[in-house]
Amino acid sequence: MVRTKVEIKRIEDKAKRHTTFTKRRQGLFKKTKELVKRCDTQAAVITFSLAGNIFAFGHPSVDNVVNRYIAATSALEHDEVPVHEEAEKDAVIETKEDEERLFEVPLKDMGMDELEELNRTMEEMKKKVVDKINGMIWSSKNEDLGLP
Amino acid sequence: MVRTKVEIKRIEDKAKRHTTFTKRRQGLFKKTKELVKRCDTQAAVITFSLAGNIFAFGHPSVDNVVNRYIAATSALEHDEVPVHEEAEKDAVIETKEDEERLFEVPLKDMGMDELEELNRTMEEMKKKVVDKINGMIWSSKNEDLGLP
DNA sequence: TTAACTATTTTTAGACG
DNA sequence: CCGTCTAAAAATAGTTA
Repeated sequence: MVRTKVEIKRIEDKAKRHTTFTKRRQGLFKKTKELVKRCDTQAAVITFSLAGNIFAFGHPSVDNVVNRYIAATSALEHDEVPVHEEAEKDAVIETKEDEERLFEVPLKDMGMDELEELNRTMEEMKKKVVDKINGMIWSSKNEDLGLP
Repeated sequence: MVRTKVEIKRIEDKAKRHTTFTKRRQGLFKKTKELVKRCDTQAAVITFSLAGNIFAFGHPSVDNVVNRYIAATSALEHDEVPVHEEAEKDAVIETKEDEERLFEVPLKDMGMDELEELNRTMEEMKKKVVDKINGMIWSSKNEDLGLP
């Protein structure tokens, strides 16, 4: 039982940390589902276990939300980008309410199927490059890939 | 006060829905921060207001987590992809614990700077396509872009 | 609109099997 | 590694300012 208020800081014990990770991850997914249902919105949560494995939830899908995020942030680039920082230097990006977003790009005369094929092709290319870059970035951080 | 148990279903009243969205979004961000701190992990949450504005939080950053997600899921593609479905047909992707991930791709002889330039170029291309596709997908759902 | 307040529900740390 | 239990902490729906 939670007898005392728990301090929000790193849990040093690895087993306990993993247990808490599992419980809180489930809680986070549940909260996300509730947000989606009650507010009729889209949302995604992505996190990684200590071993580096992916846990992700999204509605309608993780990829859908991620793509929409990428599209929206890139669309904001040619205008001002309102970024509200929150405590702890972690990134909190918010666009102002009632602000118009602009989706003015070339490619206007392409059909949906053409666009999707082009997108698929570039996805493949891009993944390979991102893989490689991430491999480089993360290769120095894989001390605890081998769990007990 | 919460006098009765609330049903987790769509809130029909627009103002109430938005209020709940704001409150629950804050709660979700807080939970995510606690997960990050207590479990020493990385996580990101992305969601959208009714007006279509982005609210995202991530540690170390949203983009970092998103890129890692993209890299990991694409890396899994050439192997079996363990996808655990959860209730409600929404996507929950989990990699098995203690499973090795493979980052074997061509491009091996490219340097970091070459890769980054290539990535930048493709980012730009891809964004334009994703923009367009999303514009098409979401253009039919923008009834409530004009808020009071 | 946005911010307190607070009665209740919900989450969760730790224990146990 | 599950799941279950429980007391205390935390989140939150509805209200009021």
